[in-house]
Amino acid sequence: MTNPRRRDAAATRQLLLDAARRRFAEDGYSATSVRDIATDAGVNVALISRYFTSKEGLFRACLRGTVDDLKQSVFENTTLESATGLIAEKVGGPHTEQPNQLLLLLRSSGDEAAEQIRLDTLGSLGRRLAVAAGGEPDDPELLLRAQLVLAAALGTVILRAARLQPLATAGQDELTGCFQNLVAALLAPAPERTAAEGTATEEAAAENAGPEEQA
Amino acid sequence: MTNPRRRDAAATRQLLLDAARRRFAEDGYSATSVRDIATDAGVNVALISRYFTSKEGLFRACLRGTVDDLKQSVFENTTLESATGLIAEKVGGPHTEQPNQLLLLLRSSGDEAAEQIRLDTLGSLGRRLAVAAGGEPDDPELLLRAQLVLAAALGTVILRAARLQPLATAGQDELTGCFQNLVAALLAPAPERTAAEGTATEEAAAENAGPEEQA
DNA sequence: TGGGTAAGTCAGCGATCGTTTACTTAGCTA
DNA sequence: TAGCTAAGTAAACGATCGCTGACTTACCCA
Repeated sequence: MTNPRRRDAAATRQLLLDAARRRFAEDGYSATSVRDIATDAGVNVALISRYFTSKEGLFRACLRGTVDDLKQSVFENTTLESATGLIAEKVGGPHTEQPNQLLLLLRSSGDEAAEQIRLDTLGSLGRRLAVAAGGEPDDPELLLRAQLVLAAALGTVILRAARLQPLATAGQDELTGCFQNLVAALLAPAPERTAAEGTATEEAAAENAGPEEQA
Repeated sequence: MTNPRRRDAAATRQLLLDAARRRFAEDGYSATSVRDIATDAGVNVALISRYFTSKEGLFRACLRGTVDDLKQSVFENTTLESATGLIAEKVGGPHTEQPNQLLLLLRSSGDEAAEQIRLDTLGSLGRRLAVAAGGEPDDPELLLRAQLVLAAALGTVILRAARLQPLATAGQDELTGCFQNLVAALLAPAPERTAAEGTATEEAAAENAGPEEQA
């Protein structure tokens, strides 16, 4: 066997990150105590303050981790088809290891910095989806529909986490089919969906000028 | 002016319920303290224990209130068209008074009884939607798609609560158009939705033949 | 092989949590 | 109008929260 060092700061840090991501995603920020996390990680509580300054710092570190993973995946899926597959995978893929990390994007800590990361990431994902649909990322109507696809995906994650049957145990392939229909209906490249709307969307577009995604 | 009784148990109870519903929906269960609620309501903290036994009891009372409101609305909208309108209204309607009460259905208190109310309500809403679509409430594939519509609605509520632009400030009529497309794609009475995809969806339907949960 | 330092432990701080108890007071009725 | 009861108040309980500072110990290198 590999003789693991009994004292390894990087490994301990990672243990804390893993435990925290699970707890924060599953139970939420304020329902999770630092002692819960430390116990799960099999590590002393004081090390959270040492490695992450504070509980908020630990949460931000968790958030940065999932955001990085997510941006990496998004970067590799630029077409509408592969993006749809990515969504179905992230939503319905096997999460035997950890609870679905998309949940972390919906957990609020009350910390302003973390909140900003959350919002920036969600905004970036929407724009990516709009681009994948063949449109411009600042077309407000298209962006709205892209965010609705995002909302459907995140809502599905939540309901699955709530163990709502049969959605909770639906397979990834079933979800893929549904999301293909959903994406086709909302983001179809051919604009045939002029069913029934008629009001202005202009003023909503202007105030969405936040920082952009970086690799 | 009307001279309101300075001591009115029913009115005070309602003040607490209103303040609690707002706080629980906005900030979540564990991030809200009973002192927050009592202060918002302009009422002494001890009255929460008196009228609702505990913080959990207060949360259950809030949940029952929104569930009753919701079931009332659902009862009056049995067709797929009116149900779609109801969804758009609940999701995008003016929530100047209170934060969107659908949020409460997604807030977990850790209390088992409250969790059961939550799950039962979500399950019931899905079945209602499946029936409105002209199907049977125990058809697992249809129920899955109905729950996906539900997921889209709830996800939208969450992203609007997170103030994601332009979704957060989109008008009800814009949302109505989107949700009409979405419902048409997922719950179209005529099963023509096997068209748009090239991947197989058939074997996915086969393994989902087991009997589902009870009404 | 001994010493320096990073890694980890331990106990406890002050604050806040939900809840309870003893008390005061307003309002209806006899 | 006297008095009883329900409505509301004030204070504090024990538990738990996030966090800190002093301490111990394992590991690496000279």
